[in-house]
Amino acid sequence: MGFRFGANRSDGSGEHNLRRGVLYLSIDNDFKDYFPNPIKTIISSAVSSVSGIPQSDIYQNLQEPPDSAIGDYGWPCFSLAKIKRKAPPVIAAETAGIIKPHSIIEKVSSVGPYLNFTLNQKATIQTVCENIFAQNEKYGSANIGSGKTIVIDYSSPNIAKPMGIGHLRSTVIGAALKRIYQYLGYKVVGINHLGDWGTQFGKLVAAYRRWADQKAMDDDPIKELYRLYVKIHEEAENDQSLEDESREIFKRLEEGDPEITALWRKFIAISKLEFNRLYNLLGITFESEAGESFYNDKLEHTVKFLEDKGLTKISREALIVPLDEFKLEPLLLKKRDGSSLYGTRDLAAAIYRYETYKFDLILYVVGVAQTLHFKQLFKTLELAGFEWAKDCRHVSFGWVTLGGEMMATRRGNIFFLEDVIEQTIARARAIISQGNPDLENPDEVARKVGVGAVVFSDLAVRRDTDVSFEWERMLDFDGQTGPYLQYAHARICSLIRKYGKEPDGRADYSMLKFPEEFSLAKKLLEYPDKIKSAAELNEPYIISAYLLDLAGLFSTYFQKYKSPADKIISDNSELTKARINLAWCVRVVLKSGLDILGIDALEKM
RNA sequence: GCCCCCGUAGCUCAGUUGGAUAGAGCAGCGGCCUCCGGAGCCGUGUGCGGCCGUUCAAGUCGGCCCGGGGGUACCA
Repeated sequence: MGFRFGANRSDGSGEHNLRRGVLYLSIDNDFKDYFPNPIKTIISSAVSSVSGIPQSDIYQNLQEPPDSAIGDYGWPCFSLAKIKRKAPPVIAAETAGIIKPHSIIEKVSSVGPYLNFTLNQKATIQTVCENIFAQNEKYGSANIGSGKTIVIDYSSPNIAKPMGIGHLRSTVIGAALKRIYQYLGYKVVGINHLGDWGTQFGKLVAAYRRWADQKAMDDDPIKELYRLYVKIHEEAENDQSLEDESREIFKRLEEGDPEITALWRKFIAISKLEFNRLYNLLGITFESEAGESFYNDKLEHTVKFLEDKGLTKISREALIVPLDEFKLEPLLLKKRDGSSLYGTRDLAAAIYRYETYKFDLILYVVGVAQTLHFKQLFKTLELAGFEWAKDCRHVSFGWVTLGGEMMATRRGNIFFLEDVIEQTIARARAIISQGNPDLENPDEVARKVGVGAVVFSDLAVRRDTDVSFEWERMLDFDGQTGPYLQYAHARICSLIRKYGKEPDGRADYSMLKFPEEFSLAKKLLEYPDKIKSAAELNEPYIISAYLLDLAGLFSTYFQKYKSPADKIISDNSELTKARINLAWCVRVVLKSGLDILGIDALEKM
C-alpha cells in the first residue's frame, strides 16, 4: 500500500524560524531577500548602508509619494529617527544630504519626515524596457522556489452536485496560485480533492431509490441528481429517519456493499463527465485527482496512529481528538457507528501527501466556512508530531451571495457555472457581431472573452470578501473586467501589426518625454514585486488589480495623444521605435499577467 | 450561549500589513472617432456604522455598542 508514517523525520529544510513567537513557513525565507525591482534595490541598499536598517525592511517600506512632484519613491524615517533619537524631519533632511544621486536617481530630497527619491525619466524607461526585452515572457519570474514543492488542494467539488458559480472560486483561485508559484520556480502539485465519499452519498442513494426519474436521469443526469440532492435535504428537515437511513447507507458503502458501490460509481462517472467539460473550458488541470475515496483504505492506519500517540478518546460514543486545551472543538474521527468523517479523510490525505510529495507548503483553497475544520486538522497534525504541520495553510475565500444570501447547493439557490459561462459567451458573441463583424474566428474569441469575464470576476477581489453575484455585472464588459484587459492587449497587438516590424528593444529612450510614458515605465517596474506579493499573501487579486492599473494607464496614454506627431506611430521613425518598444513591453506584461490568471490574451477581438 | 469574520460613495470593490490630501469601476449627467480598435478616453458629486482609547501618526491596532453573516460532535 506504500503508506507509512514518517513522523519526526526531518526533510532538512523545515527549520523552525521563530519571530514574534510565530512558526515560520518553510518558504518564508525564499521571499525575504528577493528584491526584483532594480531601482528599489539601489535605493534600499543606499539607505540601508547609511542607516544600518536591514535592506529588506527598507525595500518593503518604499512607497509612492502622493504627488509625483515630491518624488517617485518615498521612505518614512520614523524607525530611523527612533534609533538615532532625533526628530524624523531632521533625520530625513540629514540622510537626504548623505545619499548621493545616481544615474537613475537624479534627486534625493526630504519633505517633512519623508526621504524622497526622484528618478531620471530616460534612465528609468530604458532600464525597464531593456529588462523586459531581455526577459520577455519570463519578466517577473524567478527561481526562488527552485527545488521546493508546493501542494495546492483546489476546486474539489462534490460529486453529484452540479458545479455552481460558488465552486468557481476555489477552482480559479487555486489554478492562479499554482501558476504564480510555478512562475517563481516552485514545483507545484495541484490536487483535485474530489468530494466523492461521505454521508452525503448515503443521502443521495436514499433519494435516488425513492424519487429518481429514470427519464430525467437519461436526459440530464447531473440536474436530476441535483434535484434529488436538494429534495432529500428538504425532506430530512422534517424527517429524522432519513438522516439515520443515509448514515446507514454510507456505512454500508464504506464496508463495500456491492449494490451501493455500483450506484456510487455511476454517480461519480456522471459528475466527472460534467466537471471535465468545465475544466476544459476553463483550462484547468490537476496533477492528481485523488479524491476522498482514495483514502478509504488508509483511514484505519491513520486512526490507529493517533490512538497509539494517545491523542484520542471516546466521547458520546464517537472517537475524537480532544482539543479543548487549545480552545477548539474536538476533531471527530469516527461516528458511533464506526464510519469515517471528513476530518478522518483529511488527516489521512495530509499525511499521504507529505509522504508522497515531501511538500514545503500545502495550501487548502477552501471556503471560509471550513476555518474551524482546518484549525482542528492542523492542530491534530502538530500534536501527532509532524513538524510540517506548520507548513499547512488554509487559503480561505468568502461566499458568493445572491441578494445578500449565501448561495448553497443545499438551499438550492445556486446558479450553474455552465449556464453562467454560456450567457457570458453569448454576450461576447453579440458584441462581436455588432462591433467587429469581420473577425475571422468570432466563436472562438467569444468563448475566450466570455470565460475571461467569468474568471476575472472571481479573481478581481480579495479572497476573503464575499462576492455578490449579479447577472447585470457579470454581463457588463466595461470597466474593471477581464474583457477590458483583453481589449487593451488586443489594441497593442493591433498597433504592433500596424508598425509592421518586430520591435527589438533598441531605441533612444530619451525621446520619450510624456509623463504617461514615465508612468507606464514605473508601473511596468512594479510587476515582479506584484508576483511576489501575490504569492506571499496567496492573493491573485493583487495581479488583477495591477493589470487594471497598467491597462488603464496605457488606454489613457493611447487615447490622449492623437496629433500626428504625438501618436505612437508617427513620421519620426526613431521616436516611433521608442514608443513601440514601450507599448510592446506593456503587452508582454499584460499577457504574462493574464496567463497567470488563466485568461487568454487575445490578439484580436 | 460560546468562537470567528465583516460594516469605506447610490451599487460592486480597493486602500501598499500604522504613514503624506481615502481611491477605482458601475449606474447618472456632460463631452470625445479629420479613426494607431468607442469592449475605449475625458470631465462631474457624495463616504470610513457609533463611542472611547493606544501614539508623532488610526479606514488600518485595542475595548464597548449597533447592524449583517458564518461556525459551533457524528454534513462537507
